[in-house]
Amino acid sequence: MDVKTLCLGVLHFGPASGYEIRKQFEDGPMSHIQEAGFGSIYPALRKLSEDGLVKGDTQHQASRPDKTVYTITEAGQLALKRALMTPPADDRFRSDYAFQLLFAHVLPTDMVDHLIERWLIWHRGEITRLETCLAAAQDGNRPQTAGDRFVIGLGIAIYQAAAAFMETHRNDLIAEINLPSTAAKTDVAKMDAAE
Amino acid sequence: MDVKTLCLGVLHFGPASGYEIRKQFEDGPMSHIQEAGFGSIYPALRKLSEDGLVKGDTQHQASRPDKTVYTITEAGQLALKRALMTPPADDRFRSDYAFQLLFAHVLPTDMVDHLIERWLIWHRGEITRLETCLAAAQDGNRPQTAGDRFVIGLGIAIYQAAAAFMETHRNDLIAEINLPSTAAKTDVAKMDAAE
DNA sequence: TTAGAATATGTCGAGTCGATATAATAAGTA
DNA sequence: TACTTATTATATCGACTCGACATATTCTAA
Repeated sequence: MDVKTLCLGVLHFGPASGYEIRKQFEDGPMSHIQEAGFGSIYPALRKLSEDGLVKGDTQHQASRPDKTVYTITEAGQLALKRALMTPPADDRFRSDYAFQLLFAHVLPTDMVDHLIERWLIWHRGEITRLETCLAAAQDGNRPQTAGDRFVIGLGIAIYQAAAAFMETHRNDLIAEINLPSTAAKTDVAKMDAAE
Repeated sequence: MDVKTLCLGVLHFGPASGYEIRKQFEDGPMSHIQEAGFGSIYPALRKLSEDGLVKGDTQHQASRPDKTVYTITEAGQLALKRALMTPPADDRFRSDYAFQLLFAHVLPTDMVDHLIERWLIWHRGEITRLETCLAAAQDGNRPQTAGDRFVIGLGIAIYQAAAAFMETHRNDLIAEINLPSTAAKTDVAKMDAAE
């Protein structure tokens, strides 16, 4: 799913400027499943405009910078629908927290504990953010759809499961890296032998 | 977390060729949290080699293409540790399935149902894959660490929660998009639709 | 009043992804 | 046996994406 399609998706619900589209990806109901920055959005809008899938209208505002409000065209709606019909790519999850924890046996114990703590805090923040989003029933000019409720609900369920796992297993991990048993013993023995 | 650091992370557990590193990201215990393709790995290894963080050794094999096996150096271990100490970026989740479902009210009902079905199948596949990974206790030359168990267990918990949510809410979504009038989620509308 | 957040658009380099090329052999199938 | 696909192995290339920075104005709060 490229940024052009994502922009069409946002514009499906109503006209918006590049800046407003960006905000949608930061705060809106799709913020936890897709992302795009300015560096992708503005070129995408230019290309969409060239292809006649959106129509830009520059508005001069008093006491605000000029803004170009984009509206999706008939051809754009068709292109969006075509994109929505194609089989989606597999989900992709990227976590630097998880990557760092793979090396918990190498890191200081208090750093591992602190890492999990911050990860938990981030998860709790996301949960409250999504709960607010779900309770809003309306986001700006965009009314909440059945899909919104499903996807936001799914996000909350996932984050809650992740937080629950961390809360119940963080002490197990800390204990494991502190008591060098079975698997860890061999590594220690090798290091001792090397000395 | 750039690909150079990810490669150092793989090589921390033992020497490997670019091809073998790629396989780690496809099948190994970090496949569900980080990814990298050939187009990123080979340039990364070249740069790491130039910087003295890894050492490449070209091996001529009978009845197989030559391969260059990379080994992490002392400087590389230090660079990895430094990267593991820096505060991690926030998790990033990308789902085209979820994006498409945001537009469930626009798509044919059977397509939405089919979409959720395929998404569920993918989740169940990931769960069995991770469970196999967890039961393996050893992946090639790499012994399973406490961090591995934590991260794989977390992945399983997340996928199970996602699958459970879909199973219990898929019919709600289908029912909601079949109700024709947007504002009428009342009992009257339900009775009218049933008749 | 002075700093900073918000509104608004854009550029640029570094990095990443996916497809493709090449090339040998092993394994499975008609 | 002949054909096809998969596996091992490395590499390039264009298109795309990301994050940081540049620019400028106004509203808000310490």
